[in-house]
Amino acid sequence: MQREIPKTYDPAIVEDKWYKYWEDHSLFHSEPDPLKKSYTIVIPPPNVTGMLHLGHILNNTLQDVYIRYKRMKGFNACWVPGTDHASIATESKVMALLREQGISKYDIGREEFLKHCWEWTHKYGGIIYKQLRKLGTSLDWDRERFTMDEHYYRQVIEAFVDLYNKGYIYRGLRLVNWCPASRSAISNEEVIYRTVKGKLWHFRYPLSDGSGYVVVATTRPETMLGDTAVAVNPDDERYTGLIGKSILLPLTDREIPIIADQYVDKSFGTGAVKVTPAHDPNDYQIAERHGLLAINIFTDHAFTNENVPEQFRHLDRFVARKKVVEKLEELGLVEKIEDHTNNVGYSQRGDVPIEPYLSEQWFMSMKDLSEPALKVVEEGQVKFHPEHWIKTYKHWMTNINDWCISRQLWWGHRIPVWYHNDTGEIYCAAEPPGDIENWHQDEDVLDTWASSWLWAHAVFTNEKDQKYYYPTDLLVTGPDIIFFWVARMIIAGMEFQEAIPFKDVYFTSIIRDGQGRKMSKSLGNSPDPLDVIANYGADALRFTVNYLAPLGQDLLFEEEKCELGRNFANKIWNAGRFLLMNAQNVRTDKSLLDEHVDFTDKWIISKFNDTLEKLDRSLDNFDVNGAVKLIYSYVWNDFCDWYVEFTKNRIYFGDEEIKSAVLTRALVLFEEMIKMIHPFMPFISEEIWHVLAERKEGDSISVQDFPKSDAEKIDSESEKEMEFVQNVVTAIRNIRGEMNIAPSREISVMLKTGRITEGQKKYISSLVRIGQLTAGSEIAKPKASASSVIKDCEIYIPLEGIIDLDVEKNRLQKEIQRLESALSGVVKKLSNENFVNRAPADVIEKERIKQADWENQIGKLKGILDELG
RNA sequence: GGGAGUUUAGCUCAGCUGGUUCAGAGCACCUGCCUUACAAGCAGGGGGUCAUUGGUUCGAAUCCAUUAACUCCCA
Repeated sequence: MQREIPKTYDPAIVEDKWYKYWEDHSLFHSEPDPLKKSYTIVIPPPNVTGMLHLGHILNNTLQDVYIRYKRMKGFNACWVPGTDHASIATESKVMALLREQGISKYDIGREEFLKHCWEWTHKYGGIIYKQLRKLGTSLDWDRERFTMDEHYYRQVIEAFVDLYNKGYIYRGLRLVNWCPASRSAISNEEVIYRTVKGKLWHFRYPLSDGSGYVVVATTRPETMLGDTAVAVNPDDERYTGLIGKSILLPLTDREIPIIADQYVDKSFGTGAVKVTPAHDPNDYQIAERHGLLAINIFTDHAFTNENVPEQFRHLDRFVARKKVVEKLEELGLVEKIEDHTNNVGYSQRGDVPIEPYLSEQWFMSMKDLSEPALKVVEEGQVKFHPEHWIKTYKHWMTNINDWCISRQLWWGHRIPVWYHNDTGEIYCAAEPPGDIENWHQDEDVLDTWASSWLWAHAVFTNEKDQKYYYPTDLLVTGPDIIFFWVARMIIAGMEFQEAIPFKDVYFTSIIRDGQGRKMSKSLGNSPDPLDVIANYGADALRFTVNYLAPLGQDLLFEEEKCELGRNFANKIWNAGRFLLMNAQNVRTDKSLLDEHVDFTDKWIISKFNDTLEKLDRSLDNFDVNGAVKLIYSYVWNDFCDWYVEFTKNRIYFGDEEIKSAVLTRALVLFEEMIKMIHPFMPFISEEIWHVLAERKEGDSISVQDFPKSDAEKIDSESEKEMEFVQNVVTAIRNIRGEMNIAPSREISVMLKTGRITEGQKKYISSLVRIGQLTAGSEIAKPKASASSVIKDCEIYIPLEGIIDLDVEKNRLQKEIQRLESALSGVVKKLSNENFVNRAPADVIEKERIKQADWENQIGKLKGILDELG
């Protein structure tokens, strides 16, 4: 306690030290313990080679708040870290790296390529874990998991085999969403729609019989090379005569029929549409109904293939488009070109327009699998916060489509299916067939989500752990992956564990920049969290993000906003600094805790217990934002602004005995407060906790008991006493401010009241620099004085010589006006017969009291004003 | 086209099941202060028809409906 305490808090010298200490002492490691209740969270696994961004900050801070809070509440808290292999993202990065060396993955083959993937993973794999440590996350590092770990891999494969055997997984030739950039199929959920300004081309398709032509409109001219029909609506009179006739498809030598199908929208374009079954999902369905051919005109990276006429071959689809239009223009077959806006599906990963593409893929039939998962959410076994996400979940689950789970990639869980070289027979098992030489394995890997959907249980690698920790308690994630991950994890939990994977799901805010724009690399509006931590400290960042994040709404973040958290940390620091500096050479013994207690002590204890009670409730309701605001307001407004100020009187002017008692109590209250803060600001609270007293090696605030709210300590009597003091002090300060009385100038104050105690007088005097304070019910107002009237008390400040009468009159008039407008509302209410007859008695009583109080105050103020002339 | 969300002070947002001096907080702004914890601070102050219109009610920022604007998701 002898050491110098710096004037400002410097997180940089504190944070790394304590993180190392926590790790060195394994403070966050959890083992099953039948005597304790578990509280478990599994981290949403970030991309193994990814970097921490602000979304992670919010997400992981929230998880850490809960895990630390529950740990201090006596739970066996277990937070499992891990990463996923991010099949497409990783593979495309490795491919890009190899491309720089002039190598393609097809040159070196699967095994060699996977070596590069592992190398990449090992090289960049640990980064995000280091970053999470910077944030102060209390993860159980002994439980690090990776979706490509041997144990995990095995579980993914076994899940596939199991579902295959149950008939949920099947293979088929389907039109799928194809990403030409990664040359792989992707699922519906990985397609994002963008509004794109394009063109609508109107082409003339000549009739075979030479009797004229039909005009079709299209947004994708190049696909005409794969047209196998022209379709019109059967009810469209313009075309009734043409149905059954045929078209000579321009640029090709093919003749295609004109068919009628209800799907065709009469009002779109000309009402006649070209049908390209192999490259449009709707056309594919038309083709199925009419038995049309599907001609695939593209390669797997969306270049035209052998199925188009020679002159159009081997062209990128957009080059082909240009050329097709040119040729048709030459032939005079372009009727017109209009501007047109439509929604184009893009590949989320590849960031190129997806190509509907006919190919052989593996699918998971979802209808039956999803039913139990829907039920547990509807019944509230799994709760969503905010609740309204249930609707979105329900909507998706009831309209669920089969899931395309195969990817034409190498980095991932290879599909455990072998085909017989001769017979083509399919063999699906976790282990390859015995006579492996006669078989070849499916080339594809599984969608990454088809591995991470097992996350909630597969991270527990033995039965004992799984039994103890599963179902987990809380999942914290962004609403953007509600379908990708949350829904599927519930499905997997119900299917493989016959139990829900987690009890509560907290959907976080989405972080945007100050102008509400999405964070993106290209805009450069996404600050690096590590820079923010370096500038403001992890605690400040954590606190700020929680302070700014309203549940269920976007969070508008700017780095400078972290000043809020930094200033708050500094405030805490200095409150501690004040107490410790004054406690030097003072006996602070816990036995003094209940000595010399006055109403200010009772008041702060009351406030603290009230805050704790509300805090528990907020956290139980997943209102972290509310919890943070409670803490802020208690620490700053109650503890620092009032309580610490009150202690000064007794510290500076009290005898040794009083001083000891006051500081002992203040320090204990401060320590309890620090514990309350700890889940939100782990570093500074740990640092202060160690400054407060000599601790045993290995001991930590993170494993202390969280302060418990005691309803008996909530004391309305002392709160009332306090309210009076605060009102008087504020009124006097107001006069000082408005009358421009220098703070250094001592003033006399007279309080006309019958209810003041000596204690209250003492504190009022010391808080507003009063030379002489007189109080009593018989006080008479001195002539030249500034005045204020509050409930039960008139305040006079004699200001002979310096009072500016106009300023004073103005002040009083303003106050009268304010009260009168408030009063008129009450009067109106009370003079309404319906109100008096129908409103509950206690409400009426309250209004009557208000009326009396205000009338009283107004009367007094008016009297004072009159006297001033 | 279907669904969800939002609209309260200059900005970002609280305001739970209608009635507590209900119209609030932080930031920004204005005024005065380097008062022996903190200028990353202290004290005081100005500023809002609670998006629109209508309804329910003794009473509406709060409940219902309507209109408008913005955001997101799904097809």
